[in-house]
Amino acid sequence: MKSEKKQGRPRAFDARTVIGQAREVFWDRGFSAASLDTLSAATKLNRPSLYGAFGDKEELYLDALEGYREESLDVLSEALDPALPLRENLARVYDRALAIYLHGETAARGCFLISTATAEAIQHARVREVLGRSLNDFDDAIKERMELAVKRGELPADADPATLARLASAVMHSLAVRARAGDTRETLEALAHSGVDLICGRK
Amino acid sequence: MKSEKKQGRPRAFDARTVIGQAREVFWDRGFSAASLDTLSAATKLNRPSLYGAFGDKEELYLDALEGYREESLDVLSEALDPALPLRENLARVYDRALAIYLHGETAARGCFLISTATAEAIQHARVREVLGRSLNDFDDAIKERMELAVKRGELPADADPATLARLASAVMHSLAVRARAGDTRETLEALAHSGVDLICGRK
DNA sequence: CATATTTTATACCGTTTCGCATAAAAATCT
DNA sequence: AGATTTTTATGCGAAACGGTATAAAATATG
Repeated sequence: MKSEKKQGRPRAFDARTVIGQAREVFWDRGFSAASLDTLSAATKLNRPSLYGAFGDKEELYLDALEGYREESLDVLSEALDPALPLRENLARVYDRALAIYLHGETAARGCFLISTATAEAIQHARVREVLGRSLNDFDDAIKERMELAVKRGELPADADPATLARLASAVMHSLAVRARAGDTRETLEALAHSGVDLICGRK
Repeated sequence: MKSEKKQGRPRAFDARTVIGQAREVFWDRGFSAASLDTLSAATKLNRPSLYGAFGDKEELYLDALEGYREESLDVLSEALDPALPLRENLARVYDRALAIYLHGETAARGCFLISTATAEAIQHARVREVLGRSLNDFDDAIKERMELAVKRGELPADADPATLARLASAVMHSLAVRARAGDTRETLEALAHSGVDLICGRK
């Protein structure tokens, strides 16, 4: 079924690639300020092609958000490899986050979700939904590792994994905001380091 | 000089009030999605009046950001009253923050700066500047109180006030983002509470 | 009261916006 | 090969956009 070739003229583009290119535009400008002209130029797709494949601008943006959420969860769970000590896990989480937040031609871009979806979250319920769900997913991924840490004795037996996870996420949220505001890598790394100390207990 | 009545037709509005009304619009929609029609309606000012008094849309937005920054600093330093114990100070900071973040007809509005200025920070350097400066000011205000706490013995002598202040701010940033994402007051209060515990030491 | 000055109101201008109609192009199916 | 189906390209169109020209209204000054 799925592998059968579709009738008609084949697409000259890969949908995931296009969503990724659109994401770059949204990341730099935000949803509202990103025009279809700019998106069309960045993806090298004419507007009718964009509409045919993804629907309107909001749906394309939602696709970009979903893609980011999924990729971020992958990065997160890779960083949380239970074979490593918890302290190292957290350090890796922040390290991977900073790699994303400080990447791009615009040195300081921050987190795609936090920097662009928050602005639209009031007016666009579906954006708010993705934002909320993503934050929860990140919390949950960290919580799982925290639960393991309690079982293993890496954390005190009375530590609450869910609470610690949300605090760990809080540091990540702050990294995201501060990166967008133009903080230097050194400053951000210092915050990350102190966050690890605070949550895992000072070494 | 200043109190001399200006020649010509007097203004029928108070500039600070108008900036406040404009802020409500920007807060809900973000900078880019806020149209001059909407701003004009919300302030009950015709467009030429807006332009005469504040310049273009970006300058009006910058005025709104500055006003928010100043008011927030006032709220912050009031919450950090050194007559109270540090733990109570921090709890008040988060309490006041949540009062702002959860206020408004749109239940979950978050922080004006973090929710709207981050989106524009890449394309508009002046917005990024205000955002960065505001975050620094908040950090500094908390740092001052932390320094006092170290002197007083509320915190260990080897605690670093600047670091602790930025971690305290991190929790606030997370509250801001999560409020905008639609988290309930209970959830946010729990995060605030655990943040106080973590930074001041569990009671 | 006449003049100067500033604010307000109406209306408009050129541009950009999003989205689509139309038709050509490129593939599969019969 | 011809019919069918889907994607691409060009270009349009109505609406909304930010911003301003113009003139009336309201005050201070002389």
